[in-house]
Amino acid sequence: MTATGTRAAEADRVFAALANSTRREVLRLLRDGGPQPVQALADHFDMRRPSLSEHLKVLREAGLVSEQRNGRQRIYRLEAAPLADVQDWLHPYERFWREQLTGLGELLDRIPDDEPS
Amino acid sequence: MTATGTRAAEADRVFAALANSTRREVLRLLRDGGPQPVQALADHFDMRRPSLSEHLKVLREAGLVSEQRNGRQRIYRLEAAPLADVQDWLHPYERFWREQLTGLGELLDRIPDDEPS
DNA sequence: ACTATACGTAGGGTTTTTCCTACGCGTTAA
DNA sequence: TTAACGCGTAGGAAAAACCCTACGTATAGT
Repeated sequence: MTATGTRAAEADRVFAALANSTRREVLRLLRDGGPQPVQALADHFDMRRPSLSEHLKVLREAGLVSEQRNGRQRIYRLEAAPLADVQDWLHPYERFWREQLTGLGELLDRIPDDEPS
Repeated sequence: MTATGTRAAEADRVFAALANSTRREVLRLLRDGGPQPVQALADHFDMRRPSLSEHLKVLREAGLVSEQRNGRQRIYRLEAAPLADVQDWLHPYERFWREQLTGLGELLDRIPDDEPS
């Protein structure tokens, strides 16, 4: 946990930040293109630059990007630590999608309490 | 992809569904307690039952739960396939948090274009 | 047939999200 | 110093999220 809020509120912010295709695309651009100033990112979107600035703010407050000032530019950089937290959160569910992919889950779930004959 | 919308819209729905602690707790209850009717889930929350029903609707539309009618009950079951998609989405970012945990990322990022001497 | 139970939906209020235009602030260039 | 550039913020409109209290529908029990 960083500074602000509870653990659940942090997860809220990270998932909410990811729940928007523009913001996911920003993360991809930073991942594939490295740290970039705002205008370079904005060029990829059909959206006014101030709106993208607000998306960057959401990503910043989720800890998914950081900014570094360079003259009059602000270089944004991917910060992947919250994504590692997402993967940790996913982990206890992993056996479920493996079961369901093999069709084993449905079988087990249809036998609620008693043993198979 | 299921039936409705684009791939990005699907990801929107999944991440948005996860961006709420009540809904994440529902998933945990289904994971740890197995398939359950609505009232059994509702007992864990300080919230009216109709509100929880709406949360279940959000989870259903994200494909994260399914319902199976049993008399006048509706048994909700965890559907983990969308979570597998989330893990797939995370995968290209994995090297970033590994780099950043070792402090290697910062070093590399400070050398923008030219080769190291 | 009547009542109770289990659940969803309708409608409404409040807050948040997401876009916009206008503007302010700091930095670089002329 | 004046102008242009890069970026954030303020304020506002439209839509969505999230909670509530009614209410409707279907099944189960008496």
